[in-house]
Amino acid sequence: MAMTSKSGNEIRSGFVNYFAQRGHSHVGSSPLVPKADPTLLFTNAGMVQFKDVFTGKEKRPYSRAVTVQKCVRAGGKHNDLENVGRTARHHTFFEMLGNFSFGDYFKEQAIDYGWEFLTGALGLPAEGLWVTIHEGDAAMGLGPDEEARTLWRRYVPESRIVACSTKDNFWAMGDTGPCGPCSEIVFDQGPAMGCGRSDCALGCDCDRYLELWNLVFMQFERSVNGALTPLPRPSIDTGAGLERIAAILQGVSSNFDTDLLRPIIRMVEELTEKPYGYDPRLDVSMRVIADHARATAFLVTDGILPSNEGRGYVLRRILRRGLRHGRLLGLKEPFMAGVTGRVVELMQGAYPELADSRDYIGRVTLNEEERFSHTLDVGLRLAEELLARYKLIDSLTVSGEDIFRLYDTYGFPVDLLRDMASERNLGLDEFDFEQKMAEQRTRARESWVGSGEVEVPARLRDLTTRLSVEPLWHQAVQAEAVVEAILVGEERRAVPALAEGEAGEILLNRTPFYPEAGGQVGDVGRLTSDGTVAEVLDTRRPVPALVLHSVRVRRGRLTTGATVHAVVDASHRKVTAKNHTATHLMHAALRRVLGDHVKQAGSLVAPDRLRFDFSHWSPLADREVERIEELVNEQVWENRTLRIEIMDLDRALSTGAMALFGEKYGERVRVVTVPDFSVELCGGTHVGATGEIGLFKIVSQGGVASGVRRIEAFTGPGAFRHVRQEEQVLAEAAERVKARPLELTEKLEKLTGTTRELEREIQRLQSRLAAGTLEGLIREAKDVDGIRVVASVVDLRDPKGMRDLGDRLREQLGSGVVILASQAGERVTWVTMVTRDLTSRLHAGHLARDLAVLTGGGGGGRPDVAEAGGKDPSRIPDALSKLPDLVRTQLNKKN
RNA sequence: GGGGAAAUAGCUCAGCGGGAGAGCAUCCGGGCGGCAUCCGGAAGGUCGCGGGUUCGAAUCCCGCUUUCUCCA
Repeated sequence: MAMTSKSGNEIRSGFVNYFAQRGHSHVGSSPLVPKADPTLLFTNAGMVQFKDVFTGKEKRPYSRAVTVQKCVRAGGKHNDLENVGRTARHHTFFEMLGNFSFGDYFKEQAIDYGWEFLTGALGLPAEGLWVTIHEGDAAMGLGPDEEARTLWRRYVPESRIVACSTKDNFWAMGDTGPCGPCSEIVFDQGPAMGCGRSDCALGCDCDRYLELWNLVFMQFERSVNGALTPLPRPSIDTGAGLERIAAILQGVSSNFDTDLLRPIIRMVEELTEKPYGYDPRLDVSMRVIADHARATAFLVTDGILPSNEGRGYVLRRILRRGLRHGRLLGLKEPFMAGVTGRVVELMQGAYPELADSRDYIGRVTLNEEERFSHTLDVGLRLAEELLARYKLIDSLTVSGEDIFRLYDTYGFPVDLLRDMASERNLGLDEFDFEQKMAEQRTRARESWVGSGEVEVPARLRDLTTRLSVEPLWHQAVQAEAVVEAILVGEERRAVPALAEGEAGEILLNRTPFYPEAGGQVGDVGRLTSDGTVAEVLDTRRPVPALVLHSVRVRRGRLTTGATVHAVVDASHRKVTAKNHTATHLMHAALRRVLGDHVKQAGSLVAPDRLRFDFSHWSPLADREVERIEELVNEQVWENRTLRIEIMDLDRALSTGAMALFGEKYGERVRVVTVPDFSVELCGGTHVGATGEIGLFKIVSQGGVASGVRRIEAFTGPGAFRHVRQEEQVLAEAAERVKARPLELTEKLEKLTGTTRELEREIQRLQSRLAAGTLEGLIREAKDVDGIRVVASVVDLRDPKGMRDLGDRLREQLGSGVVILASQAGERVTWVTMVTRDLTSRLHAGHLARDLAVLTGGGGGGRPDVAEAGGKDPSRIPDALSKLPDLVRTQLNKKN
């Protein structure tokens, strides 16, 4: 069959259809942020969402699946960021086609499917295809994968089957766990596409042999000691990059020339009014922008915001790199937001979530563009100064330390600095700079602990295989239940019983206790059976099938197998529900007041308060906060009855229910509706009608991270207590200043006004007082070698007043020296002044220092004004008497 | 998670142990041919918060908060 050109969209849907027709469930792409996986920054392969399925931790209602998975490779192990744009194949964002078998079919069928899809459905020429198999590995005690070789020989001549080493053809999920040999299907593009070297062969770095599809045969389980044991039900994991396949089918030499990416480059051409394909340097920039715009659009859609940490930082780096290349192309105004818009247009068919967040992506991108241009402006100034200094001292090379400081502290791109330096005929000591970067990397790596997601402890995984829980928390607050297991300690050891006073975690066969989820804290309450009382302090659910009740036995003995009466603390549950429903109302209100870009970024629903993090750029204005409070309270006063329904996910989404990206939802979801106001997917507990909330009050508003704001609020009794407390403070404050609470502002204004008046009055009086003493002091001026010296102890305590007096004396004196001393408790303060005409001969600072030493202290200052202090007031007269000598000594030294 | 910076007038920033400043903006007065014009003057500050060192801290040290930035 002839190879036919196919669009990216056609290949994508063709792939899905092909496998769907062969019994595979079409599973949607999982978000780019993997859930509960501390090892990964981003989803970087199709199998990521099935990890737990492969290991048996999780069951799915199907045994074969097909996906088109959005993937990001940047940061972490696969760091291709610097290569993107320079090659035909590297991407930060790409789509991976994959078919999976979970203990269903194995090698034979995987190979058949792979071959048939490529040669049949896609029409790739069989004679252009090579395959690789695992050559075996003595260290692992494995021989060559003859099984795969035999199966392949049905399609491919022996000469085009190549055995490859473990490095390339053996796959493992981690140091332990499922693993197995792989087999790759490789497409030979012909010698014209190759490097032309005589030893060019499969595995060569050049573009001739393209790895198309990797089939992983998961057949072993690797234990801690490295031993491989065959899995009873081996699985299949395959992955093929959509962009590569599209490039081959569309007969283009680069992924960037496919209809998946070229339209984005076309937009860049329009923006820059420069053609693609003429200047290799510009081409790199255009490819970078196209790739990074895709990554940006998808990452932002999945809830990531540019920041200086973690995933957000990777996004920022991607975005800023794109922006840099925009500048290289001569784009001065923000442009990336527009390019991401193009990405949305192109991809929204396959990824509808893009369309929903189109404006949001644009705003986030624009915001980052503006921020980056500010960073650049500041950096440019610093860089100019730096280079000017180098020019001044005729240095030729900018030191690594300077480059590093500019980059590390101010985020100034090195390539930009390089350009600026070369314009001034300066070089960069890049070796030293790299050295410094390497040091920083080591430092950071040493303290790396994980991405923040917590892995499910192994002990609990085992339990899920034999235990499950019947959830009753939405129907009841109490129930009879059987204690299935009791776990104690960090390692969650199973014990037969807990004695009085002991603490542990209880698993019940059914429970009315709501486990912490969706930000709502777990229920508290008690478990009782005749003579035994155990207090439930918290309830959690580390894996869906297990609800752990943290208990402490208050009386009697709690044993495994016992039947207990489980009673939830209803009042705790009730106040928590108020906060949870209020959270929904606030979320809806925020979106009405601030806009649709508001998305939940974190939430805490406790019995005494609620805390809500959401994406928004600027601090909320007082008016906005008020408006949100009003909107929520209006809903409360309307006393709307909540509607809670279980429905299909698709239907829920089509009614416009708010879902959180990154949350794993089942096929059936719970939808909580406040009529005409809020619809959210939610598994939490809520009030029956909004009136129960009573009162909603926001108590604080602030930022958590760049682009994320936090609101804390109270409801019901808590809100009332808060209001009353504020009222009391207000009343007390009013009482203090003898005003009524409502007139407090006015009164305070008056008081501060009076204070200011009084302060001024004091100053006026002081200077008048000083003026009075002024003449006397001048009269008492002594003559020391022709220089008039005024010296006196004054009754002014603050140095400022003394300086003012000194200034007047100096003015009156015209030429001379002023020395003032004052005493406050056991402390001495000196102010010394020398008129300008004498500063070449006398230094006020030195006089101050000498006088201070005489009174047990130290001091100094400028030649014309200085201050000093001391701790021995009794020696002031003594010091003053020595003043003429001090002056003379200085005069003599200068002469 | 680890490192480097920053926080001073409404805004942009200088000052970096010894009298809190500049430019822009604001207000008042004057000049003027009403549109990027000048002159004079004024008002505006808990120098982020809290400790410490010092005779003395905006300035040095420590902690906290917020922001920027690099690395993971």
